Amino acid sequence: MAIDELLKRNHLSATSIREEILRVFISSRSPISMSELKDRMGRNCDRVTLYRNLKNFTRKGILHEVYLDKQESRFVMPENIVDPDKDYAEHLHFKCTKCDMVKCLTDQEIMNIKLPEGYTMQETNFVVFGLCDKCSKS
Amino acid sequence: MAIDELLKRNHLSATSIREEILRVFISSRSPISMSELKDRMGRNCDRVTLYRNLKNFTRKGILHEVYLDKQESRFVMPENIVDPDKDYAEHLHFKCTKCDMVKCLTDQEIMNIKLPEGYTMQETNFVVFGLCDKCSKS
DNA sequence: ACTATTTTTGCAACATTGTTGCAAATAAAA
DNA sequence: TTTTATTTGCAACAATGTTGCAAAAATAGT
Repeated sequence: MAIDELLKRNHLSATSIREEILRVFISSRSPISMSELKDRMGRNCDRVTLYRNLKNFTRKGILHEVYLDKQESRFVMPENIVDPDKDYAEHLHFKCTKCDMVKCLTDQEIMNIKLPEGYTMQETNFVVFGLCDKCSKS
Repeated sequence: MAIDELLKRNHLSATSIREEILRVFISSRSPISMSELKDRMGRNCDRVTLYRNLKNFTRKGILHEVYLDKQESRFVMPENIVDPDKDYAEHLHFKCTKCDMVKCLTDQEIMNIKLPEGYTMQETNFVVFGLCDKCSKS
Protein backbone atom coordinates (compact mmCIF):
# COMPACT_ATOMS: atom_id res chain seq x y z
CA MET A 1 0.00 0.00 0.00
CA ALA A 2 1.12 3.54 -0.74
CA ILE A 3 2.30 5.44 2.30
CA ASP A 4 0.10 8.46 1.71
CA GLU A 5 -2.93 6.25 1.27
CA LEU A 6 -2.12 4.50 4.55
CA LEU A 7 -2.02 7.84 6.32
CA LYS A 8 -5.16 9.15 4.67
CA ARG A 9 -7.11 6.01 5.49
CA ASN A 10 -6.19 6.49 9.14
CA HIS A 11 -7.12 10.15 9.19
CA LEU A 12 -3.58 11.33 9.73
CA SER A 13 -2.21 14.25 7.77
CA ALA A 14 0.68 13.44 5.47
CA THR A 15 3.73 15.11 6.96
CA SER A 16 7.21 14.31 5.71
CA ILE A 17 8.23 12.96 9.12
CA ARG A 18 5.35 10.50 9.19
CA GLU A 19 6.13 9.37 5.67
CA GLU A 20 9.72 8.73 6.64
CA ILE A 21 8.82 6.87 9.83
CA LEU A 22 6.56 4.57 7.86
CA ARG A 23 9.23 4.06 5.21
CA VAL A 24 11.65 2.92 7.93
CA PHE A 25 9.13 0.48 9.34
CA ILE A 26 8.15 -0.91 5.96
CA SER A 27 11.78 -1.72 5.20
CA SER A 28 12.46 -3.21 8.64
CA ARG A 29 10.96 -6.62 9.21
CA SER A 30 11.88 -6.85 12.89
CA PRO A 31 10.90 -4.67 15.85
CA ILE A 32 12.92 -1.52 16.39
CA SER A 33 13.09 0.91 19.29
CA MET A 34 12.69 4.67 19.32
CA SER A 35 16.43 5.24 19.42
CA GLU A 36 17.02 2.86 16.52
CA LEU A 37 14.29 4.65 14.59
CA LYS A 38 15.93 7.98 15.29
CA ASP A 39 19.23 6.67 13.93
CA ARG A 40 17.60 5.37 10.76
CA MET A 41 15.82 8.64 10.03
CA GLY A 42 17.53 10.73 7.39
CA ARG A 43 16.43 14.05 8.81
CA ASN A 44 17.00 15.27 12.32
CA CYS A 45 13.85 15.25 14.32
CA ASP A 46 12.82 15.55 17.91
CA ARG A 47 12.44 12.53 20.21
CA VAL A 48 9.05 13.80 21.29
CA THR A 49 7.75 13.83 17.75
CA LEU A 50 8.78 10.23 17.29
CA TYR A 51 7.19 9.17 20.56
CA ARG A 52 3.95 10.88 19.66
CA ASN A 53 3.84 9.32 16.22
CA LEU A 54 4.73 5.86 17.48
CA LYS A 55 1.88 6.17 19.94
CA ASN A 56 -0.57 7.33 17.28
CA PHE A 57 0.44 4.63 14.82
CA THR A 58 0.08 2.01 17.53
CA ARG A 59 -3.39 3.25 18.45
CA LYS A 60 -4.41 3.04 14.81
CA GLY A 61 -2.99 -0.45 14.44
CA ILE A 62 -0.36 0.58 11.89
CA LEU A 63 2.35 -0.45 14.33
CA HIS A 64 2.47 -3.11 16.99
CA GLU A 65 4.27 -2.53 20.29
CA VAL A 66 6.50 -5.30 21.61
CA TYR A 67 7.98 -5.58 25.08
CA LEU A 68 11.25 -7.43 24.98
CA ASP A 69 13.71 -5.17 26.72
CA LYS A 70 14.09 -3.98 30.24
CA GLN A 71 13.66 -0.32 29.56
CA GLU A 72 12.40 0.34 26.07
CA SER A 73 9.60 -0.81 23.82
CA ARG A 74 10.08 -1.84 20.24
CA PHE A 75 7.64 -1.39 17.39
CA VAL A 76 7.00 -3.43 14.29
CA MET A 77 4.62 -3.08 11.36
CA PRO A 78 2.28 -6.07 11.00
CA GLU A 79 2.61 -7.86 7.65
CA ASN A 80 -0.98 -7.22 6.65
CA ILE A 81 -0.40 -3.47 6.77
CA VAL A 82 2.32 -3.73 4.13
CA ASP A 83 0.52 -6.40 2.13
CA PRO A 84 -3.27 -6.47 2.65
CA ASP A 85 -3.49 -9.93 1.03
CA LYS A 86 -1.74 -11.47 4.01
CA ASP A 87 -3.52 -12.15 7.27
CA TYR A 88 -2.18 -10.84 10.50
CA ALA A 89 -0.89 -13.64 12.68
CA GLU A 90 0.23 -13.39 16.27
CA HIS A 91 3.79 -14.62 16.43
CA LEU A 92 6.81 -15.16 18.63
CA HIS A 93 9.79 -12.87 18.82
CA PHE A 94 13.32 -14.05 19.40
CA LYS A 95 15.93 -11.88 21.08
CA CYS A 96 19.61 -12.76 21.26
CA THR A 97 20.88 -11.98 24.75
CA LYS A 98 24.38 -11.43 23.44
CA CYS A 99 24.08 -9.27 20.31
CA ASP A 100 20.52 -7.97 20.95
CA MET A 101 19.38 -9.06 17.52
CA VAL A 102 15.60 -9.43 17.28
CA LYS A 103 13.77 -11.68 14.85
CA CYS A 104 10.10 -12.43 14.22
CA LEU A 105 9.46 -16.18 14.35
CA THR A 106 6.49 -16.16 12.03
CA ASP A 107 6.66 -19.89 11.26
CA GLN A 108 6.28 -21.01 14.86
CA GLU A 109 2.69 -21.80 15.71
CA ILE A 110 1.19 -20.53 18.94
CA MET A 111 -0.91 -22.69 21.21
CA ASN A 112 -4.56 -22.06 21.81
CA ILE A 113 -4.93 -19.88 24.87
CA LYS A 114 -7.51 -20.62 27.53
CA LEU A 115 -7.98 -17.81 30.02
CA PRO A 116 -9.78 -18.16 33.38
CA GLU A 117 -13.57 -17.72 33.40
CA GLY A 118 -14.62 -14.15 32.59
CA TYR A 119 -11.26 -13.02 31.24
CA THR A 120 -10.97 -11.41 27.81
CA MET A 121 -7.88 -11.54 25.60
CA GLN A 122 -6.70 -8.47 23.74
CA GLU A 123 -3.20 -9.23 22.52
CA THR A 124 -0.13 -11.30 23.19
CA ASN A 125 3.56 -10.61 23.70
CA PHE A 126 5.58 -13.78 23.32
CA VAL A 127 9.36 -13.55 23.46
CA VAL A 128 12.04 -16.20 23.45
CA PHE A 129 15.44 -15.17 24.74
CA GLY A 130 18.54 -17.08 23.71
CA LEU A 131 21.57 -17.05 21.46
CA CYS A 132 21.39 -16.60 17.70
CA ASP A 133 23.36 -18.83 15.34
CA LYS A 134 26.37 -16.53 15.21
CA CYS A 135 26.54 -15.99 18.99
CA SER A 136 25.98 -19.70 19.70
CA LYS A 137 29.21 -20.52 17.88
CA SER A 138 31.51 -18.03 19.59
CA MET B 1 12.97 -23.64 52.39
CA ALA B 2 14.21 -21.40 55.18
CA ILE B 3 15.15 -17.95 54.03
CA ASP B 4 18.58 -17.96 55.64
CA GLU B 5 19.36 -21.32 54.09
CA LEU B 6 18.33 -19.98 50.68
CA LEU B 7 20.74 -17.08 51.10
CA LYS B 8 23.57 -19.23 52.41
CA ARG B 9 23.20 -21.72 49.61
CA ASN B 10 23.59 -18.88 47.12
CA HIS B 11 26.63 -17.39 48.86
CA LEU B 12 24.82 -14.24 49.89
CA SER B 13 25.22 -12.85 53.38
CA ALA B 14 22.07 -12.76 55.46
CA THR B 15 21.16 -9.11 55.87
CA SER B 16 17.80 -8.09 57.24
CA ILE B 17 16.91 -6.32 54.00
CA ARG B 18 17.52 -9.43 51.93
CA GLU B 19 15.47 -11.51 54.34
CA GLU B 20 12.59 -9.09 54.06
CA ILE B 21 12.77 -8.92 50.26
CA LEU B 22 12.58 -12.69 50.06
CA ARG B 23 9.72 -12.77 52.55
CA VAL B 24 7.76 -10.40 50.30
CA PHE B 25 8.41 -12.54 47.23
CA ILE B 26 7.55 -15.78 48.99
CA SER B 27 4.18 -14.39 49.98
CA SER B 28 3.44 -12.87 46.55
CA ARG B 29 2.50 -15.37 43.88
CA SER B 30 2.44 -12.90 41.01
CA PRO B 31 5.20 -10.70 39.58
CA ILE B 32 5.78 -7.38 41.33
CA SER B 33 7.80 -4.34 40.36
CA MET B 34 10.50 -2.51 42.28
CA SER B 35 8.07 0.20 43.38
CA GLU B 36 5.52 -2.35 44.57
CA LEU B 37 8.28 -4.12 46.45
CA LYS B 38 9.30 -0.86 48.11
CA ASP B 39 5.71 -0.29 49.24
CA ARG B 40 5.45 -3.77 50.71
CA MET B 41 8.69 -3.49 52.67
CA GLY B 42 8.17 -2.71 56.34
CA ARG B 43 11.39 -0.78 56.75
CA ASN B 44 12.45 2.19 54.70
CA CYS B 45 15.25 1.31 52.34
CA ASP B 46 16.94 2.83 49.36
CA ARG B 47 15.82 2.22 45.79
CA VAL B 48 19.37 1.39 44.81
CA THR B 49 19.62 -1.36 47.40
CA LEU B 50 16.48 -2.96 46.05
CA TYR B 51 17.69 -2.74 42.45
CA ARG B 52 21.01 -4.31 43.37
CA ASN B 53 19.37 -7.15 45.28
CA LEU B 54 16.79 -7.81 42.59
CA LYS B 55 19.64 -8.06 40.10
CA ASN B 56 21.63 -10.42 42.31
CA PHE B 57 18.67 -12.64 43.06
CA THR B 58 17.84 -12.81 39.37
CA ARG B 59 21.42 -13.77 38.50
CA LYS B 60 21.29 -16.54 41.09
CA GLY B 61 17.93 -17.81 39.82
CA ILE B 62 16.10 -17.00 43.04
CA LEU B 63 13.93 -14.53 41.15
CA HIS B 64 12.72 -14.47 37.58
CA GLU B 65 12.45 -11.21 35.65
CA VAL B 66 9.32 -10.63 33.59
CA TYR B 67 8.81 -7.95 30.96
CA LEU B 68 5.19 -6.97 30.77
CA ASP B 69 5.15 -3.24 31.16
CA LYS B 70 6.37 -0.41 29.02
CA GLN B 71 8.85 0.99 31.48
CA GLU B 72 9.44 -1.36 34.37
CA SER B 73 10.33 -4.97 34.95
CA ARG B 74 8.54 -7.21 37.39
CA PHE B 75 10.04 -10.07 39.38
CA VAL B 76 8.57 -13.30 40.62
CA MET B 77 9.95 -16.20 42.63
CA PRO B 78 9.72 -19.52 40.75
CA GLU B 79 7.64 -22.14 42.56
CA ASN B 80 10.52 -24.58 42.90
CA ILE B 81 12.48 -22.09 44.98
CA VAL B 82 9.73 -21.97 47.59
CA ASP B 83 8.94 -25.67 47.34
CA PRO B 84 11.82 -27.81 46.01
CA ASP B 85 9.46 -30.72 45.38
CA LYS B 86 7.81 -28.86 42.55
CA ASP B 87 9.38 -28.58 39.13
CA TYR B 88 9.90 -25.23 37.56
CA ALA B 89 7.60 -24.77 34.61
CA GLU B 90 7.70 -21.96 32.10
CA HIS B 91 4.32 -20.34 32.11
CA LEU B 92 2.22 -17.52 30.72
CA HIS B 93 1.50 -14.26 32.49
CA PHE B 94 -1.73 -12.36 32.16
CA LYS B 95 -1.93 -8.61 32.58
CA CYS B 96 -5.18 -6.67 32.76
CA THR B 97 -4.86 -3.53 30.67
CA LYS B 98 -7.42 -1.74 32.81
CA CYS B 99 -6.51 -2.43 36.44
CA ASP B 100 -2.90 -3.62 35.84
CA MET B 101 -3.48 -6.83 37.76
CA VAL B 102 -0.96 -9.53 36.90
CA LYS B 103 -1.57 -13.25 37.23
CA CYS B 104 0.53 -16.33 36.51
CA LEU B 105 -1.33 -18.73 34.23
CA THR B 106 0.38 -21.87 35.44
CA ASP B 107 -2.27 -24.24 34.10
CA GLN B 108 -1.94 -23.13 30.49
CA GLU B 109 0.41 -25.37 28.56
CA ILE B 110 3.04 -23.86 26.31
CA MET B 111 3.72 -25.14 22.82
CA ASN B 112 6.95 -26.80 21.87
CA ILE B 113 9.28 -24.16 20.50
CA LYS B 114 11.33 -24.75 17.38
CA LEU B 115 14.03 -22.16 16.80
CA PRO B 116 15.89 -21.66 13.52
CA GLU B 117 19.00 -23.82 12.91
CA GLY B 118 21.84 -22.98 15.28
CA TYR B 119 19.75 -20.95 17.71
CA THR B 120 19.78 -21.73 21.43
CA MET B 121 16.91 -21.04 23.82
CA GLN B 122 17.58 -19.61 27.26
CA GLU B 123 14.24 -18.47 28.60
CA THR B 124 10.81 -17.30 27.61
CA ASN B 125 8.62 -14.30 28.37
CA PHE B 126 5.03 -14.98 27.40
CA VAL B 127 2.41 -12.38 28.26
CA VAL B 128 -1.27 -12.15 27.42
CA PHE B 129 -2.86 -8.72 27.71
CA GLY B 130 -6.58 -8.39 28.20
CA LEU B 131 -9.30 -7.69 30.73
CA CYS B 132 -9.73 -9.59 33.98
CA ASP B 133 -13.12 -10.87 35.11
CA LYS B 134 -13.92 -7.76 37.15
CA CYS B 135 -12.88 -5.30 34.42
CA SER B 136 -14.64 -7.31 31.71
CA LYS B 137 -17.98 -6.72 33.45
CA SER B 138 -17.73 -2.97 33.95
C1' DA C 1 34.56 -12.01 72.42
C1' DC C 2 37.38 -8.79 69.78
C1' DT C 3 39.49 -7.32 65.74
C1' DA C 4 40.29 -7.36 60.75
C1' DT C 5 38.41 -8.11 56.34
C1' DT C 6 34.85 -8.39 53.16
C1' DT C 7 30.32 -7.34 51.73
C1' DT C 8 26.32 -4.46 51.74
C1' DT C 9 23.93 -0.22 52.25
C1' DG C 10 22.71 4.73 51.49
C1' DC C 11 23.59 8.88 49.22
C1' DA C 12 24.64 11.86 45.33
C1' DA C 13 24.92 12.12 40.67
C1' DC C 14 23.90 10.61 36.24
C1' DA C 15 21.81 8.37 31.77
C1' DT C 16 17.75 6.95 29.39
C1' DT C 17 12.82 6.35 28.37
C1' DG C 18 8.65 8.46 28.13
C1' DT C 19 5.18 12.47 29.04
C1' DT C 20 3.02 17.28 29.07
C1' DG C 21 2.29 22.33 28.00
C1' DC C 22 2.92 25.81 24.87
C1' DA C 23 4.37 28.64 20.94
C1' DA C 24 5.97 28.30 16.12
C1' DA C 25 5.58 25.83 11.84
C1' DT C 26 3.16 23.07 8.67
C1' DA C 27 -0.84 20.80 6.44
C1' DA C 28 -5.72 20.75 5.29
C1' DA C 29 -10.05 23.18 4.46
C1' DA C 30 -12.70 27.09 2.83
C1' DT D 1 -5.07 32.94 -0.58
C1' DT D 2 -6.67 33.08 3.82
C1' DT D 3 -8.39 30.66 7.74
C1' DT D 4 -8.46 26.77 10.68
C1' DA D 5 -6.79 22.59 12.50
C1' DT D 6 -2.97 19.68 13.19
C1' DT D 7 1.81 18.75 13.97
C1' DT D 8 6.35 19.86 15.36
C1' DG D 9 10.17 21.40 18.48
C1' DC D 10 11.58 23.04 22.77
C1' DA D 11 11.72 23.21 27.76
C1' DA D 12 10.59 21.02 31.70
C1' DC D 13 9.34 17.15 34.17
C1' DA D 14 8.69 12.19 36.18
C1' DA D 15 10.19 7.48 36.54
C1' DT D 16 13.32 3.56 35.95
C1' DG D 17 17.73 1.97 36.33
C1' DT D 18 23.07 2.49 36.95
C1' DT D 19 27.70 3.85 39.02
C1' DG D 20 31.20 5.60 42.46
C1' DC D 21 32.24 6.20 47.02
C1' DA D 22 32.10 6.51 52.08
C1' DA D 23 29.64 4.65 56.14
C1' DA D 24 27.54 0.65 58.15
C1' DA D 25 26.84 -4.16 58.77
C1' DA D 26 28.04 -9.04 58.29
C1' DT D 27 31.51 -12.61 58.09
C1' DA D 28 36.07 -14.69 59.11
C1' DG D 29 40.16 -15.15 61.93
C1' DT D 30 42.44 -15.23 66.26
